[in-house]
Amino acid sequence: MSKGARTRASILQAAVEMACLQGLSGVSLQPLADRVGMTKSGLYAHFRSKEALQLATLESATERFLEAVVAPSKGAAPGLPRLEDLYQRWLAWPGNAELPGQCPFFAAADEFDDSEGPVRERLERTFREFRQVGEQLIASAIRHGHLPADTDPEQWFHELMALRQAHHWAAGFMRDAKAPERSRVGFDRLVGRRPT
Amino acid sequence: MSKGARTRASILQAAVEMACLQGLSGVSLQPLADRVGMTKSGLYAHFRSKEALQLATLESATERFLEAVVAPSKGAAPGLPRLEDLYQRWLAWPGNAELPGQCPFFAAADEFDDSEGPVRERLERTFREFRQVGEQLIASAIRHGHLPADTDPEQWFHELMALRQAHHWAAGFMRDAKAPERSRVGFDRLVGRRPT
DNA sequence: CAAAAGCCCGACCGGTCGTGCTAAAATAAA
DNA sequence: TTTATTTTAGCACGACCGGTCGGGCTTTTG
Repeated sequence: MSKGARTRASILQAAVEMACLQGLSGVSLQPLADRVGMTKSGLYAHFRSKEALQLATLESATERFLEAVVAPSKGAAPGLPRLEDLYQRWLAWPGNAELPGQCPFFAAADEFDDSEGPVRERLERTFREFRQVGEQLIASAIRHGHLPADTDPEQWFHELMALRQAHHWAAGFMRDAKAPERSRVGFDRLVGRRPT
Repeated sequence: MSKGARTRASILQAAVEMACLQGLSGVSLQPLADRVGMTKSGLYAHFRSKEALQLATLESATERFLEAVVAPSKGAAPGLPRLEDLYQRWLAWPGNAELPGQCPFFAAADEFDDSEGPVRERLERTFREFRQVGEQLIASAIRHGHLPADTDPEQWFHELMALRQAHHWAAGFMRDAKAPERSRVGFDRLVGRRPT
């Protein structure tokens, strides 16, 4: 790994951390440069524009998400167990990828919902690809008989997304200590388990 | 209504609109002044700081929310009908208050989840007060026998909030035309209605 | 109808933003 | 070791940010 590639990686590491803490728009050049110990112009040797940096940051965050959430869940048993495993890892993200703060994708979605351009498109693609992963797991759980046969995967995933977003809000903004409990009970309701 | 009060009202009108479109932090002084046809310093005759403006904007948005969502729902029959009425108006907000864009509270929650200070506290209070309203309606629906007796109002409201947030994301960022349908079906599942 | 009060403007401050340039230093290739 | 290339520092730009001040202007009041 050459010097340049190492520097680039350390820049992206810091950028993703900042995106988790302050949102994607909060990754401004001066603080980022300070954090990795260089100057703003040094960053421009690696990213020719702010937009290119944002795209690379999203890309890097997506890779880490796949590593920390999607990939490990393949170790669980097919069907509902794998789905629940994914959900648990998703809830614990980005903490379980050794990243601080909250999920950067949700924060970015709010910042870019009006704007147009490549960054928005990249982010939307990330969401759509993950939705596809989720819906396939749901379909698999149906085939295994773990969920009712008339379950609508799209609707089901929408409600799973709803629970994850409520967790983001409850744990992030409201600082509600009961957020994990709420998320767990919500999942149980979704799969039809009676409340305990 | 004096001149000053009219100007102040028109400023807040524009500020709330901008907050719906670009978030509370997106309400910067120059564009806001342009929008109401004044200069930045003119704004300072009414609000002595950016923070005071943000607080007043939040206050104004809260008033409009109470007028457009909470108050009219009291016309519906007590219990579940009233709860469902509130939910429907909540989904349609801020459109049914003649405001553009998306719910300003959700957007602001993402912007202020790290920060401290009066703005964050005011926003958190708004959420908590509305949660209380919601939980009381849920408790009323339980008493009317519209919901199971062992229903947990706090958990139930959390899941209602989850659906509303997913609607925010699906309709706002993902631009999914099926968002209203998803929200409706989600509510039906929450109240225990079989999918149609 | 005049005086007091409130309102609003234009100019301006220090600071930070993203974006460039040039030149020197560090690295890789010959 | 010399050459070629990449990587970084230093610096400056224009635009925008929130905020300030003094003086005109208009509305309200007595």
